[in-house]
Amino acid sequence: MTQYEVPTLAHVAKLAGVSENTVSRVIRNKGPIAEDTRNRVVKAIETLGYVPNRAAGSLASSGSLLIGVLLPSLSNVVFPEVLQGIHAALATTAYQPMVGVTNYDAGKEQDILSSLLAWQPAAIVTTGFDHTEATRRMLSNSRVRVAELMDIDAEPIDVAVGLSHRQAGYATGRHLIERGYRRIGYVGHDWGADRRARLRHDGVCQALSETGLTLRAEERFDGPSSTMAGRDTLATLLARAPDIDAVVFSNDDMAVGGFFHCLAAGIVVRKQLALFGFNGLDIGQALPMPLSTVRSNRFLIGKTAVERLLESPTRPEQRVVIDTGFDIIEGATA
Amino acid sequence: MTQYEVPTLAHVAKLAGVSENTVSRVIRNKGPIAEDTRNRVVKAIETLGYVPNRAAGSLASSGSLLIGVLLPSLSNVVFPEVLQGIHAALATTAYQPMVGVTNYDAGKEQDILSSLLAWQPAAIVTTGFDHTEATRRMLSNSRVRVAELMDIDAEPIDVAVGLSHRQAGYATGRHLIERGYRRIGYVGHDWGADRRARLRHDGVCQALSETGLTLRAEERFDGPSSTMAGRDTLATLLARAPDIDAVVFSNDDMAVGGFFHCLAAGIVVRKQLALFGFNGLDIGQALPMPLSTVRSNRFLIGKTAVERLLESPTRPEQRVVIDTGFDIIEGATA
DNA sequence: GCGGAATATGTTAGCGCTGAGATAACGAAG
DNA sequence: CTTCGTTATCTCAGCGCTAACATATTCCGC
Repeated sequence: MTQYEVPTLAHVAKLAGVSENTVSRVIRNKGPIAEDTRNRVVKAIETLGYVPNRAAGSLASSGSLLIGVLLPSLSNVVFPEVLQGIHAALATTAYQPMVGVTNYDAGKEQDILSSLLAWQPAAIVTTGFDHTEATRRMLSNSRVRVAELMDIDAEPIDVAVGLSHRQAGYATGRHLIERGYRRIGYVGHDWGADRRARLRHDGVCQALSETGLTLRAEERFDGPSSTMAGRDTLATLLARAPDIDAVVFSNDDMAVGGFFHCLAAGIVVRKQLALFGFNGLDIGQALPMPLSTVRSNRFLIGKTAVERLLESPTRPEQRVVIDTGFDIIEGATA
Repeated sequence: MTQYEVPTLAHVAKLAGVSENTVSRVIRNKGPIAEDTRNRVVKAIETLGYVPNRAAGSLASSGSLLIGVLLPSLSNVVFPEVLQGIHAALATTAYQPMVGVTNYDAGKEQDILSSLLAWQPAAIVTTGFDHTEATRRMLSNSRVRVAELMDIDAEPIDVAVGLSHRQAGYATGRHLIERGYRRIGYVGHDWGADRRARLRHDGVCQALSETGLTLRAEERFDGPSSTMAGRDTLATLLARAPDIDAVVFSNDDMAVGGFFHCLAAGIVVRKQLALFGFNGLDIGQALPMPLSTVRSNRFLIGKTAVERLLESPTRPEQRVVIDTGFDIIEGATA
């Protein structure tokens, strides 16, 4: 609890017998420094336990080593994974992420964005394309680079990194059709909040309709996705449409819940009812029968976005779209 | 991409026809302001789209509305949930969290801590009690309040918020003993990184030894916990000790994996082999048989810690320990 | 109608750092 | 030796804001 005076550049400078600016240059590895001077300065920093004040640095240089990150939620595993990717890309740099959680609310996103911008971040990483007009304006008018993650089915502000959810849905539909399933149902969650789930759904429908099929039945849980929701919603769907032979779930959480329902209800998975998810989560692959699903590369999305943003110190001349792709995981449930 | 001059306090002041200081006071709701003046200032802020520069504010007031957060990992669901609690508590305030991920490495924690401190945060939230000497020194010497989360089995720097993992383990042991299980095994993960898993393990052993029992067999996966690890490690354990009647897992992820192993291997859960987890994750409760486990209140831990930290602007006189408790979830697997 | 609260606003000096330019010290080249 | 280019360092203003204090202005009670 000792209240000691926090050392500043001035203290270090005095102790090392150089000017403040020299210390500053040593710290930032900028400009030529004599080996001898550098050593003296480094030693002084260590003896004083000096830690630079970023607020001052940021003010003086009108810039910061901060990356603002806006995520819709932390309860969906997917976003912590993206965040991991971001942290991984940042780990070797001096940048720090600053995370805000929007709860899928564009208005809240706008508020959080302006408090993030108040720290003069070097870049902003956000999710999807659903922004308020004001958000879009703030971003376009500012000097910060912007990455929009997860989705590449629309025009980005600067950089989009993700996959085409429409295509992923389409591939899902094709997969099921090729394996002979014809009476296909859909179990989803609230897509007011989740535009991407809807795109996948639409992709599935498109694949079906190209083969002259439509979704046999469809049930959506009114709330966020969860294992429990998947379990219950599949039960509801089957009550209404007992004759379906395959179900596409809005994601793996829901699909795993569906698998549990089948276990509990004595339905033989695949033989009686095929299950298909989205994301390729570990849990789905650890099931007694690995889940058939689509791998979205969340970690890679976060990592790639940050790497791309740090590549250049200015906003890109042209809009950049990076497709991190997806893979069908065959699994054993469809 | 318009490069317009970013408005500052001075611009707002000029437009509203008041001094900069008055604008500053309006923004911070500090000191008496005439209703009329306030309106003019607010209007000026809006027309200019002024966003205060926090770096400048922070420098001038030598403090910030930042909370530094140090988490060991984001891959374990537990920590995103803690983070959610932190965000929830912060949502109604002007504070922003700034998150660092240490990968269970005390040295890395130290590095990240010093870059967090460079932003003059109001408080630091960290995990557990495993810190380097330097970390401890930095924290005790600084003016920031510190909360150490998850664990209350040691002496905190300022505030500890969490549960007694030893007691949770003990309760687990008692639960199994009371239900007649006598040949108890343990499936764990790498506890070099996870001190708390070890405390729970020790608690279980203590309960057993009080009844004259010991762990019949014990197997630890050398790596982080995961569903797959739980599945495989239970298989290994059973190969070595087929006669056990119950298994305690280091956490729910592992236990769910164990459940899957039983499914695949045709072992009747509870009747032939009881399973017990830790954490009370949703996934465990969505299983066809809800998992018997201990609910740790991760969200509450994060939320409580931040609330407690924001209660007072200074470090507490005395060390504070807040027990967020735990509950045994009966479930159906033990 | 005057002293003294209470209320509302202005003035001023930094906070700790960085950027731009000035200065010094030293060889190499003419 | 002077001139010039390098290399290494210093000087100093100022980033945008806030704390502390100074200065009006208003409204009381007596």
